[in-house]
Amino acid sequence: MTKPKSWTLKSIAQELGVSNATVSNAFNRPDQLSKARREEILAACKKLGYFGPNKAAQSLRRGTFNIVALVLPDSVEYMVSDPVASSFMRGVSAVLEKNGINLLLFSGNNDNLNSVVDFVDGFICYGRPRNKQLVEQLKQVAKHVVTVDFNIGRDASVNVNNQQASFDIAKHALQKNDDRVAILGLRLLDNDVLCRVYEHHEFEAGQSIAHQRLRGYHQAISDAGITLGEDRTWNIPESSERFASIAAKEALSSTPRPNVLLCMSDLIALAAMREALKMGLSIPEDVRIVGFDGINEGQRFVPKLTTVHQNSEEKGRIAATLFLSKEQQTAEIDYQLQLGQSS
Amino acid sequence: MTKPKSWTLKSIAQELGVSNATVSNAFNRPDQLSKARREEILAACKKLGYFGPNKAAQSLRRGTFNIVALVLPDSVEYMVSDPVASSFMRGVSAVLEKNGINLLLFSGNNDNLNSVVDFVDGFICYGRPRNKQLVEQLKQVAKHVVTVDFNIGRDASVNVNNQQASFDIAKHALQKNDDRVAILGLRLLDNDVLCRVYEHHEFEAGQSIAHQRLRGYHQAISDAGITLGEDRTWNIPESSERFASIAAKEALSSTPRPNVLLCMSDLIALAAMREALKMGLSIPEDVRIVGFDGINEGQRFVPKLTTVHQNSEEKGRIAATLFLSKEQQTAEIDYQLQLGQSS
DNA sequence: TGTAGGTTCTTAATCGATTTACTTAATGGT
DNA sequence: ACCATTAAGTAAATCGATTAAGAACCTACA
Repeated sequence: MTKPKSWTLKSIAQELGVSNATVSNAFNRPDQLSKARREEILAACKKLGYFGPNKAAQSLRRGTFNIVALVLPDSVEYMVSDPVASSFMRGVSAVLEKNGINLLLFSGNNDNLNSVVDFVDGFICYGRPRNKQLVEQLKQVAKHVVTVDFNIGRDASVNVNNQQASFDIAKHALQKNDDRVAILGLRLLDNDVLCRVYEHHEFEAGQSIAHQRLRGYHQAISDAGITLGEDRTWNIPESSERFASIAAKEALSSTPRPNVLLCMSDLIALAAMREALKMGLSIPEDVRIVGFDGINEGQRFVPKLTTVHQNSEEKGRIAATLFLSKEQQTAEIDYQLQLGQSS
Repeated sequence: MTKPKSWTLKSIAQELGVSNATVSNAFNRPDQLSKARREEILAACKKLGYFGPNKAAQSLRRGTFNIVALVLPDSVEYMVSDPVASSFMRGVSAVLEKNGINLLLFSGNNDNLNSVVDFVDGFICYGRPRNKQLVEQLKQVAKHVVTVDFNIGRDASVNVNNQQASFDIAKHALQKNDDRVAILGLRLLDNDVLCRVYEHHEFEAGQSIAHQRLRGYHQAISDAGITLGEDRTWNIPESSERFASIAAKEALSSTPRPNVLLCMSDLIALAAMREALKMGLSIPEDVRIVGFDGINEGQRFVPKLTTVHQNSEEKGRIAATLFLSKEQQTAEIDYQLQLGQSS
């Protein structure tokens, strides 16, 4: 037989004068053939340069792929730039790597899961993806999915107790019952609009992270005996410096000028601090500011940011482990208040 | 016909009473059937919930995957932590995303390409992977590969003009023709040994990055009218602080004590600066030190490091573009001298 | 009317494997 | 010597698609 440029199970079997099945078994099911035969076959394959069954064909047949897709909230670009997201990814990859599973990056901007759904064992979805359609598709077509920091009512999810954490940080920030509070919210609304919200009854029932956090804030505020004005909430559509600065400036110039700013992310809090300092306010004397996330930059800033710290890498590890276990459950991860000089 | 839980091309075809091929053509080759038939089929598929041909099967048949593997120099963990590497990844992903191609992360620690080679259209390999076997495997089994910052003599590669850049930075460092120069080289030798090199004729012909840089240094040195002693070169097997410190200490204690240290990476240069300061030398008065890479830490160090800066994101974009074009060529990317106070 | 060409659709081979059901031979217990 | 097991290996269906080759029909032009 002439040697083909690249071997297949079939051509190898022909060459060795055994059946397809026997070669396949040599690689996958040692108990199905004699030890001698098996070693003979494996040795021959090595010599001929056949490196084992083609994985794509194998996967088609078996329906498993050893690949999991990490669905990002936004572009890959964004993911790599964001320190919190990066450490999450580090946690995920550490666990997967140990289990010999490959990681496929899937942008949250992408508009159909279809291009990968037939290629992967499932999805780990980090935060609500920017493209809304993806959520629906995940619900419908994903074989298996673990969501992180949000919920689609399927399989497993990993969350921090947002409401409790927000309650804690807000409680820490509030000191007197005549405090004037404003809230800089992240993605409170579905549409991508930067705005001041005058009406927020419906938020009380929402299940998104933002709504959970909002409830925590509200609870702490009312516990402190404060009444939150109807117009004290801003919605920021994405955690970017630009949007955050605008909202912060607005909030800090509003009447009555807030002396407590509850921010739903550290990036927002940092932008707010910069604006406040720029306006000549001192922190925390004139305005106390707290964030959420615990990114490094917050700890380097002067004054140091008071915030809720989550161990993102641990979160990644838990998400990956949960994925591999295929269990259906919701894991809750720890958080700590990280006290700085900003409140 | 009873509705199956998930449709396949075949079951759809049966349901609609047309052949396999016709359904396939409806999705892939509009010119092969009448417009009416096509629209009828697509509409029916939509209604029944068939989202198009299974990608895994399609890929097996076609031999293309719309996935490229990014081979990392080390673990995914490392990649995400390293700012230079992250921005490279950003560049790569931006281009691929625009072309609807997915990115698979492949750890440089992994020991066989085999687990993914059948799943991807090819590889972009960022730096020499930690696991040596991968290089051999890339040469042998990869359908298509673009290497970055190193060369395996296959397909395409992206490099900075190492020789020219090294020439420039060395020229900048050298001031008088009685300068005493030493070179801290990175991976000049194939074996992983930390050593002082007494004999380096063969280096002049080498094609590795290290050899290219070495030639640049040599040229600048001889242009300056200096004769480089045969024993003025150290080989450091990997860009780690520990090895670099040892070599730096050795070099700085050698006779005659060098007053110019040409380092092949910023990490090495930083380690050398720390050692020099520890020995009570002042920089640049007693010893001028230059690096290569342009990492952030070098810009924060006091004194600020003089080095060669490369635009990593651009490098990523070029690598991805080159990959997609399938051309066989070597792209050269820009660099700039970044002048600090260390020289 | 015969034939050449063009549409439209189908048949069947193929991509590279896994796995169930089956054949055959060998073993062992009584 | 007989029957029941077990071991070793094979044939063929299957995973879900693509595509070359060809059939059936229609048009048109000499």
